[in-house]
Amino acid sequence: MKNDPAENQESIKAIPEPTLRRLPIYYQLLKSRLNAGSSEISCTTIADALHLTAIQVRKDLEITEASGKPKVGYNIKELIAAIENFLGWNSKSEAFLVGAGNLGSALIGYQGFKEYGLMIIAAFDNNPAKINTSVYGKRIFDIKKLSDMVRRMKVSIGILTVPAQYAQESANLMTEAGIRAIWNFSPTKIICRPDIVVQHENLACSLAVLSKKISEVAARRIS
Amino acid sequence: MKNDPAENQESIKAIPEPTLRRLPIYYQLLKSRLNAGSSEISCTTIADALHLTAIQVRKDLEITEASGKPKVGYNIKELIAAIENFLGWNSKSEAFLVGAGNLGSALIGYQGFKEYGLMIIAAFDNNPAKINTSVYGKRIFDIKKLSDMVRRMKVSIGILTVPAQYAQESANLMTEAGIRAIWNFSPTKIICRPDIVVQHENLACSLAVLSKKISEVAARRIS
DNA sequence: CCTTAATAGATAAACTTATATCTATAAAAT
DNA sequence: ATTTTATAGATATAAGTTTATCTATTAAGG
Ligand SMILES: NC(=O)c1ccc[n+]([C@@H]2O[C@H](COP(=O)([O-])OP(=O)(O)OC[C@H]3O[C@@H](n4cnc5c(N)ncnc54)[C@H](O)[C@@H]3O)[C@@H](O)[C@H]2O)c1
Ligand SMILES: NC(=O)c1ccc[n+]([C@@H]2O[C@H](COP(=O)([O-])OP(=O)(O)OC[C@H]3O[C@@H](n4cnc5c(N)ncnc54)[C@H](O)[C@@H]3O)[C@@H](O)[C@H]2O)c1
Repeated sequence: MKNDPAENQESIKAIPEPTLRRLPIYYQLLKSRLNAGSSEISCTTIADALHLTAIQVRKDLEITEASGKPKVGYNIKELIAAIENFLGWNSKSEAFLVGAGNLGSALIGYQGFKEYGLMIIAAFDNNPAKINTSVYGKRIFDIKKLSDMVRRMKVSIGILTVPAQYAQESANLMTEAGIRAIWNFSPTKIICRPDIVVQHENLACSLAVLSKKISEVAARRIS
Repeated sequence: MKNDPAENQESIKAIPEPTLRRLPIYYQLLKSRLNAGSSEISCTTIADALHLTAIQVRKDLEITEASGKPKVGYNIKELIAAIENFLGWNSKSEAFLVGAGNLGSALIGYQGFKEYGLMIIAAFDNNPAKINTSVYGKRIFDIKKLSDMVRRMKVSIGILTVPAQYAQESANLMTEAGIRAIWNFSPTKIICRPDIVVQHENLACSLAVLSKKISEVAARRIS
């Protein structure tokens, strides 16, 4: 029911999310190897460097439709291009940020997103003290202007960095304005229409994993 | 081989990571419902609020050994306590942060980690301009002092926010100093000894998922 | 040129996680 | 008191993901 075969006429085989999450890790390694002067790399080499299995690396790369040669491996440049193409990182996408606070400012100033084609072009806030100021050369606008500007500039990605209690209302505002994808950094789950893409970046979730691993390791050390 | 039954004598049934990652989401909801005056909550209610299935919620909560009553559900306070206890969030843990830059400063200033028992007590950097200054009341020390201070203060958690190319060497420094768990925010995978807990917080991985979802939705809209 | 070895690609099995079904229980309604 | 109903808890099934095995290919070595 979830993956209705009728829905995907042209063999859009559902992409495993774990695979998707590993692609940027390969991507980063490939770029650093390319900088180091290599031109080819095998699954075995990638797997060894990242402490994964060669089989998994091969299966992951398969979905990008990159193709390698036996005894040699993949051409690094080609593989980088294949990943970029697969993830849509070879085309620029513009984003608005809502909540120009502590974390929001760090994200605005971060140059690393460019590498993945993501450009934060402006920020919005409801704090009069912040409105019409700039952070790292990016203007902070009144949140009331969001709707107009989304429509006018056709921005489809929103980065949400407001306090948890305002996250849902801000998300609603964004989607009503025409934002189609939200990257949410607040520690609360936001619920949006099914046609809206929502990616939750909840640090508390990671911390839970970290905390539990720590207590497990501690328990193992005692026994 | 991975889950050797001989290793876990006392029925340490491996905890699914997806479950672990959902617990903080329940936790946040429970706290907000408690503040709103509720005292009991059922799986069905939780599931509806978070767009999950009641079965999944019930299975997740099961591992915290919380127990509910038919027709009523769980006592919210008890459930919160059960989650805190399960994740070890009821005891304080101290952390050092390495790389007091843009993102590092945001994390240092973030008050939200307290709720999960995590306290960033000091930061370290190798930039002379930053050493011996303070950020949000937290002192930034010379990275050379890390080893000494880890030993002296018995800090076991390290938060890593240096640029990618220095991530591995910083991680090595941290583990050699005695740090036992690393929360890595750089977009590169770090490899540590097996007894070191490493949690990767790679935004590029999330962005990959977001990017792909966007292109999928776009494709669906056309067809 | 032939053999060897490393590797990509394809297929199959094992494992993990999510979903569905069934049963027992306790609160509320009759 | 009895019936109904919503729910927790237990068990079973299905789906998704990882790991293993097999086959084909191609570069390198003899
Ligand atoms: N700072 C961190 O390191 C960190 C870490 C993890 C999670 N987070 C989460 O990220 C979010 C932001 O954290 P922060 O530390 O930057 O907080 P912050 O208070 O520094 O920033 C929040 C900003 O949002 C603005 N804001 C509030 N309500 C708004 C609204 N309705 N519309 C528009 N703007 C609004 C505020 O004016 C402020 O500038 C929070 O949800 C927090 O839990 C932050
Ligand atoms: N800023 C963001 O929003 C953001 C987003 C995603 C990922 N990241 C990642 O987080 C990391 C930090 O990003 P940032 O924007 O804060 O960068 P930054 O340059 O502002 O901060 C890095 C800090 O690390 C210090 N440093 C460098 N090498 C060091 C070493 N060997 N030992 C100790 N300190 C050292 C620098 O002096 C600097 O203060 C990077 O890996 C970046 O890719 C940042």
